[in-house]
Amino acid sequence: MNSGEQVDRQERILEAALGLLSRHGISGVNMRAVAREAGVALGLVNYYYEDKSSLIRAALHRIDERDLKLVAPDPASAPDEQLQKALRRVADPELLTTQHLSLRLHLWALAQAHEDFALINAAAFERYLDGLAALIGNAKPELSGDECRERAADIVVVQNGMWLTALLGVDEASIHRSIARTEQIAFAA
Amino acid sequence: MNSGEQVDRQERILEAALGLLSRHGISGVNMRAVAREAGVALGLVNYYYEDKSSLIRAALHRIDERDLKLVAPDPASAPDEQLQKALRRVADPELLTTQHLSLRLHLWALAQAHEDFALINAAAFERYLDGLAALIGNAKPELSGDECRERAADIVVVQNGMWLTALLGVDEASIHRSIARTEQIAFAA
DNA sequence: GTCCACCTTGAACAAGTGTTCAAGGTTAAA
DNA sequence: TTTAACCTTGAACACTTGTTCAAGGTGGAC
Repeated sequence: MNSGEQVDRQERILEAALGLLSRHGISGVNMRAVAREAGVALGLVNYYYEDKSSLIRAALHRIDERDLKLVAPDPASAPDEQLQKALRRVADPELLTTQHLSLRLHLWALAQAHEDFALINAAAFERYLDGLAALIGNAKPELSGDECRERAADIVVVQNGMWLTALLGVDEASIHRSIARTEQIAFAA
Repeated sequence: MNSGEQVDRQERILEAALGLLSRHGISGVNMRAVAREAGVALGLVNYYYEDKSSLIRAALHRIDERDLKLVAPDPASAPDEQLQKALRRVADPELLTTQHLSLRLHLWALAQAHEDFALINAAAFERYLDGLAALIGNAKPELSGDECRERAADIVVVQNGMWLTALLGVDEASIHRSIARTEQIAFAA
């Protein structure tokens, strides 16, 4: 344990898996490549992650966490400011990177192919929807819970579209118009 | 050559690859599984498709073709009817099946991971955008070409979101509200 | 120092991968 | 029937994969 770069090899292994997944897809994530990318021996990957599927499950959880932060309540701001920030965060340069979008895409694809990943993904999706609906509810207290969820669902459709389309390289202007559209849905009278 | 089921083994191989891809993702598409699914010998897959990647490229082209048909001009209808039909076709039960959506998703993921697939995909995306813009131009001749493409881009964002979100199992009502949103964008004054 | 629990290594194994190819089958024209 | 072009087969190949495991390292408690 010295330079600070060396520590927490488990974290580096997970990070390596995330990097490989985003760059080369699931077929690029094999134990040897992960070990190489993390700079550790092959056996260590199986030491920290019992299975290959445990490793991928950990990656999935990591991404789901990151996405959930987008709709986390922020006590420092007023309700409608919170909602607006949350909606605009989706186009943050930090999140709209190929790395993150690509990860999301590959994880969606994985969830389509494997039941257990699908369950994790669906649960995270549900929590995201709840978080967004709650933000809407705070910003517009006159709406019923069902109306909030309805708007949240509609917004998520557009947001998912933005994420996906950003990957395909559609122009930035269209992304910003879509952001405006989500705000319109959220704040509609 | 007899029963009609037996013929065109090349087509059956491609169909088998598509089925496997949609159900199990790219890691489920291996030459042996494709051969088994198609009911042919292993060697025949490599006879008709030089490579595994040729096979996948063929699958990609097949799906791109299918999507392009959505915005194909239909001389039998009036321009704005054509546009409306095209926009509503996206939620057709035939297309909104898990099989087709799942295929699209896996192909997007593949395109993210492999440069050559990305090029094919990007070209098809461009053609889809052009097709949609043309339909809009016909229905609303007062719009400039740039305005048409702008609306087409915005619509595609929502459509991609619908496709993706439909896979995650969001409620059907939200899908239909999103369809309405695309019509609103298209026909806005 | 001695211990002990933990971390780290890479060789080894069995199973699966894409691809090749010699062998044989089928079809229709000559 | 002979011929030739095409189709179809599955064994065999070299290579990659996930997983296991004996061996050794490390750091702190005693």
